[in-house]
Amino acid sequence: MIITTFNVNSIRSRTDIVRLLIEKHNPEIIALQEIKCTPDLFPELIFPDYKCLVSGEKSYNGVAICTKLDSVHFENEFQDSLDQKRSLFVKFENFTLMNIYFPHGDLRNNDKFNYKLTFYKKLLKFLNENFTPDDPIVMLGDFNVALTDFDVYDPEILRDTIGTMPEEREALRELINFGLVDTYRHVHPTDPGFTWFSYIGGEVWKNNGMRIDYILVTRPLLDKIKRVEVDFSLRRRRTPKPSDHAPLLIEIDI
Amino acid sequence: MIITTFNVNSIRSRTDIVRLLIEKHNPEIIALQEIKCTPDLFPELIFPDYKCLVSGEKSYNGVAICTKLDSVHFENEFQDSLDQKRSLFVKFENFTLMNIYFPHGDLRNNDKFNYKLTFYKKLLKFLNENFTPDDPIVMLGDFNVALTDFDVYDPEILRDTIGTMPEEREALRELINFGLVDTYRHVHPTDPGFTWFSYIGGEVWKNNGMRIDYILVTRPLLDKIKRVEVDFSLRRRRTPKPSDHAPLLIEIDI
DNA sequence: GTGCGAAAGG
DNA sequence: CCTTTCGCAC
Repeated sequence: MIITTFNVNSIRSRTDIVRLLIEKHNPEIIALQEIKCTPDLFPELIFPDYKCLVSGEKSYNGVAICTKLDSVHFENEFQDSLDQKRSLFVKFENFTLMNIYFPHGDLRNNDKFNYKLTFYKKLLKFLNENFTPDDPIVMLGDFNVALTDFDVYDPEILRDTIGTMPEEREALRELINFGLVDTYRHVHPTDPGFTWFSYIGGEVWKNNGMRIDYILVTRPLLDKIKRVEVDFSLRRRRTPKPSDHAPLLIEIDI
Repeated sequence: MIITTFNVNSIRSRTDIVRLLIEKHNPEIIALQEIKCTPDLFPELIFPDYKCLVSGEKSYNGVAICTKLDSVHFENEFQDSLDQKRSLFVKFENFTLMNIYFPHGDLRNNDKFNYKLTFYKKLLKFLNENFTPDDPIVMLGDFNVALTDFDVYDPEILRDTIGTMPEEREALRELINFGLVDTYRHVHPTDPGFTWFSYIGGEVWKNNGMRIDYILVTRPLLDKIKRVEVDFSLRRRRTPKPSDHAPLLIEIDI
């Protein structure tokens, strides 16, 4: 089974690149972030073979899970505690999928920065109260944090910028310490695996990026992983218009 | 020689349809209205074989003349009396070309309505003071008036709407009475020859339009006309994105 | 319906 | 740089 996570930066302006993603990888599950629309405006037409679960608001945020698998049902408790549409948890037969768009944050001494850290804490609390590390969980999405200096193209240039600050990294580290494995880094200890490149200045052509999108799994799922990869080809192009994020894929036999 | 007039509704968002116009008719002169940009943003690249004279402002209005003919020079006196970029007069060797984007107007008891009528009067005054009906003049553009009830698809539905009001028609009639001939109607007394179709409701597919673009000439040029036609094919399509106006063409041996 | 542009978010 | 929304114009 192939699962992909992709921050689309508006699903309505990214229909062509998503069609390409489907055509190329034919994933069983597509988890999208930043769809930037309400469910009624979600372009289901581009997912003819999928069932789409959409949690979106106007203009900002919004997540969706499009899947070929049947008999799914929602977990809404965590999302219900939020004032923004940022998460969608689905229980499949053999595992729970958590699709999350973590807050962007901004810099320190800013309400948005505190909101981001609080978000991480709230999610960890929810995990501790409702799951154990022995449960089969796939948590993926845009975490808006580069875990270590190796996960950014230039730690000096990016020191103390959004996604690299110690407080943010600590928040992500604590979440992982619940009992999750960073699958891309697990499989690729030496490939940077950047998933985001600023639109400004053609950074993608110089591979000047950050690894801020992740697929995390609990240990029971670890030995089922066949492949984890970033599809740079869907970022490194001019047409169809790319998102600023590249899709991250996992092949896993659950 | 082929001369065309075309309200492009933004030249920057209409590069493909203009390229098609050139490819299809290869006109010696292209007169554009509503280019909606300043000269520095005018896409000269799509006119490799033409010299472009551009009179434009930001966002609104703006006219241009692109021509393969040499040794032209401007007449700016009329335009200089305006607060909006709506006209471009060029003296060619054997005739004067006047490219005009007349005000849209809006309904009665509106400043814009009065501005439109005043514009017509001012232009007529300028003509009387600087030209005679014996001078070779080609006046073309978007006049924003349908001269008679025959020039609209349904006079009842459109009674007292913009472009059909008696005051507007009288203003255009008086301008014509300077000594100009409505070439399309002269050549096609029984074809409606609509040049504008609302984007709303797919009116173009029902031929529900108005004839508000004209090529007028003084009598000395009348017997040189070979052909006058509206190219509906550049309006009646989905790609490249059409303007709401269709180009109007004249073949004339000046 | 379609265009522009300004402002906010990323 | 790129997206969304909004107001305005036609």
